[in-house]
Amino acid sequence: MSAPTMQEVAKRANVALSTVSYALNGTRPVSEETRLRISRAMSDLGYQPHALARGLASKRSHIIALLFPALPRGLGATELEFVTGAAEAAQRCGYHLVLWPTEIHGVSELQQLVRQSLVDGVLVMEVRLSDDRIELLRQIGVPFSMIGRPSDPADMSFADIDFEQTTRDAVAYLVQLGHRQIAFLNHSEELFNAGYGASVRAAAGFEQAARDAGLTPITRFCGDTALAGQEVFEELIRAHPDVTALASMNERATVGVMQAAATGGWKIPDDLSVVSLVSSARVAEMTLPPLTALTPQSAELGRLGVETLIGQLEEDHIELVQRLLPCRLVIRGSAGPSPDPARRSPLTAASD
Amino acid sequence: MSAPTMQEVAKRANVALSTVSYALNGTRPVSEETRLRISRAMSDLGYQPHALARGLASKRSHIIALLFPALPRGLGATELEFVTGAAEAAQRCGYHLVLWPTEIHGVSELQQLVRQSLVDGVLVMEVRLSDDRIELLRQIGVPFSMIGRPSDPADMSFADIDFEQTTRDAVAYLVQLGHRQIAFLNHSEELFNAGYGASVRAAAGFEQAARDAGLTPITRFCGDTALAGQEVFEELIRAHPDVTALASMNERATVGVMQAAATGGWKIPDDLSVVSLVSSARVAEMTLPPLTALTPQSAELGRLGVETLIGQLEEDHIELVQRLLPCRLVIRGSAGPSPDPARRSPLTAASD
DNA sequence: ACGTGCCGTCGAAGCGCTTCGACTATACGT
DNA sequence: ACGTATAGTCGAAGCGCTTCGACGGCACGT
Repeated sequence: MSAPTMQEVAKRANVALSTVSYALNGTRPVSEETRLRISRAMSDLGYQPHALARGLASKRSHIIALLFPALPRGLGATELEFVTGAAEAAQRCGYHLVLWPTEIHGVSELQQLVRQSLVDGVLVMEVRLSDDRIELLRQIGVPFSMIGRPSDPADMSFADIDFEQTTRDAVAYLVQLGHRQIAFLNHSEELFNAGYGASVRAAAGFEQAARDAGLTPITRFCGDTALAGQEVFEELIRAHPDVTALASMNERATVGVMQAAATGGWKIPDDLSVVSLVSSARVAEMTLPPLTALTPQSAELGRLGVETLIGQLEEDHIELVQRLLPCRLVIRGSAGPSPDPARRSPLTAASD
Repeated sequence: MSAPTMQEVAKRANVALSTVSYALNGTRPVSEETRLRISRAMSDLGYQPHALARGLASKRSHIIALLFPALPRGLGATELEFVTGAAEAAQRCGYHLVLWPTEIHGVSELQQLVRQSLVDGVLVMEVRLSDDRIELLRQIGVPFSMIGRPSDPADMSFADIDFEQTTRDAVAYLVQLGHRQIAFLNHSEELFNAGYGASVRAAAGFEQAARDAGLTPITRFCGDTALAGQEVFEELIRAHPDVTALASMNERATVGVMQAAATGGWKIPDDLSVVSLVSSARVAEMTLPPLTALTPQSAELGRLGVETLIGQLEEDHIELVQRLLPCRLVIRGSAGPSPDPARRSPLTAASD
């Protein structure tokens, strides 16, 4: 009734326990004939190696941990895709993926986790520019890789979205549509200051791209709510009435902008173009009009993270993998040719 | 440098290896004094028990698996919350949660995974009315619990959304606003026929609730896309011009409905009320106007699922836990008093 | 005084696997 | 003929823990 052991397989195949192990792992040569006997015995018994025992003896559990931040307002469709992609990749590689919710600064929990020697390595999500967890992992010497990266990822492996490229692409697209006054809508200043990579890198990318295109960058921080989006947008248009396009990193705020624009009598994209940065299809398709967006390859990122980590675990010559994945531009309905801002009807302030 | 073992702790505390174990697990009485010596030794060395060794010896790995469907179009914010809730609950209970992406019918993979005796139990997500995985788990005799439930969950533990109640609440709310012609927008007929519990139970709940309220239920299947939503909506209004309210199970389609309504010149909620069923805040806040919705307590559901499972693992008298959680009505802007359908301007068909 | 408990502790036997050293048999060069 | 590799196999020693049986005390009852 209980699961068959390697011993039973050995007996049934008339070989020593160790020979079964060699046949299973290819650790030492085994003759074709006995290999056959063994594998027949295994399938007769429906044998599956006992993961814990294997792990204990070999010191490789074939389990990796996915560290993900516990309760940011943040986790959305993009993150789900990471996780799914990572889980599938792990499974394909014969690994198990355990989910480990941690606060960014929850270093002691991390330490506990790692010390249990349950996991061979760790995949860290949502890495901040300066991230305690990374420091700790290096110190302990646990193999790890990241989705995202700290400010100086010198000798560490990571896979991340190419935020610089993404903003550059957005600006290029808008410029090509004739826009000359483009505003950038970021997350909140708090997140930016907390060293949230997406926020910081995209901002820098935008500044650079705008300058390179000969434009004056206009940027705004904004809380991650529709309401904040409305308010910031109204302030923005008041301060820069000639803005014709918006590149936004902040999905929730984007919705607010669109609401404010609609309430104020503006049509998108006729009166204002909006491009949503690092935005999943799931979200981009929900608005009216649907958002032209730069969509991250999230599942791919998760996959890469896992494969990089497992590579580190299995190869002996550890090679550094640092990959930046661009987002893909998906054109929907929210961006169009630049209007003449002068001809545009004034935004009628929304009354509460 | 490598992690300290129980043996080293024992030596340092001048006791036998087994005594340390007893002190750690409370398996047998240990005098206050030695307990102290031991715990000091442990913290001196920074000892953490080795999870694999513990699991191998005790036959309880303290790992549970979360089975989640690999690639339905479906996984959204709600599912992410499940997962997060489950992961946190597991952690709080001292368990690890491993993610197992599996196809609903991928029974052989499941078997392989379980046979590895890596996990003490399994939490199954997205259970279908008739679900191969459940059958298998019962057969093998692995402890499991479910988020969702099959058609006859007789003696199995589960936590699920109370779809019947949810639709009843939606109908009651709309009726109270004066609506008498209420349509129900379901997922696709394929999903319904595949025994997707949410779809089947909500449909039944709606029929019942409508009849109980003295209304004639009007229902439509609809693909999970905005486009399908538009088309179904236009057909619906043509067939039932007096419909004034819509209760929708299908978020993507809901967006399509709102787009079609807007394009056709209808205002929501003035010309049409929309209530979104089993819809996360994340999504409901994205539309214009934001959706009045019945929001599932997803994290709670995940937590319950995990706790139920762990209860089964740790108690000796196994008690059956079957919980139905109602959704909570969150009033936003998409539902209002019933208009007079006769006074409503005709829907101008959208041209492509 | 002497059993009879129970408390607190110890040593040893596993849990199911990997891996090391050793051994046999065959194949090779010289 | 001899050493010497190499393929193929075996037995045994762990990996770090739990758990069982045993045993020396000390407090009881009588």
